[in-house]
Amino acid sequence: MDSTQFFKCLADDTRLKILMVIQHHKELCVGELMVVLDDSQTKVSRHLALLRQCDLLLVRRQKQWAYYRLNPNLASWMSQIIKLTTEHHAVFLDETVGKLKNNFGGPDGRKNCCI
Amino acid sequence: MDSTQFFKCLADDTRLKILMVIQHHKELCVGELMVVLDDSQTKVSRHLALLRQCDLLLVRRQKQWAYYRLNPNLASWMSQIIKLTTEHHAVFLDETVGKLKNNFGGPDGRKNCCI
DNA sequence: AGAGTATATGTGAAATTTCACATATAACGT
DNA sequence: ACGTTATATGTGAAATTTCACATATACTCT
Repeated sequence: MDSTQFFKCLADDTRLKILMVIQHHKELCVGELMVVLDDSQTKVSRHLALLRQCDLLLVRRQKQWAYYRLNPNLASWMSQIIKLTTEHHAVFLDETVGKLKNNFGGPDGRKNCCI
Repeated sequence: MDSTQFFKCLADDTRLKILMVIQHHKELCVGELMVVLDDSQTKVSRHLALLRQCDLLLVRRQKQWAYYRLNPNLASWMSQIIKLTTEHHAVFLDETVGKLKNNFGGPDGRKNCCI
């Protein structure tokens, strides 16, 4: 992937949030991303597919869920940029912790996908 | 400017090169950028206008020339990203030195704009 | 004043991106 | 087997971006 392509991946609100949230939480499934971003399944899946095709994300499928994580073999300057950007959005990312807890973490632990 | 807007600025081949070349050479005028990028005046000017409107670049007009430089007051994470990206493209940037010399630096010093 | 050079911008066509709706696939629980 | 849940993708419309051509502005030189 060339540099321009890389920045095109970051140049969309949904995709940028996806990358930052995944960088922050390590690994998330589509349902969690929908909640965190407050977006439709179709929209989230579509952008995930693009990030996967560009090798920024990897999927791990388990049961009926698809767990996305950053590709650990990303060029180092690219991961540095994702890291820098994520650090700059600490406030947004802190909010996502609450959203995940409210929707997936009942008193008896997570009620859905992400174990 | 929001983060997505910032990345949109970098998500175009011409604009990304403009930013890297200016980061490398500190300050360049439109004619020099046309030579380095091998692109039309219209195209270069158009992208420069966009980068100016987004506050990534500042212009200094002197005589008939317009000298562009990075905005020194850019958010630090943004300048870090531009710097990182520029460093990653060292080969491309080294080539630009020769292009500038061939076109603007005769034996009697620079023959055109940039003094 | 008139010709030439450097840069900026109006405008519409072409290319690209984004989105929503419908549908497909796969795994699950009963 | 059937209904439900989680995720993916085909498709066309709408929005956005990019570009080229023409033109405008400003400055220089003679």
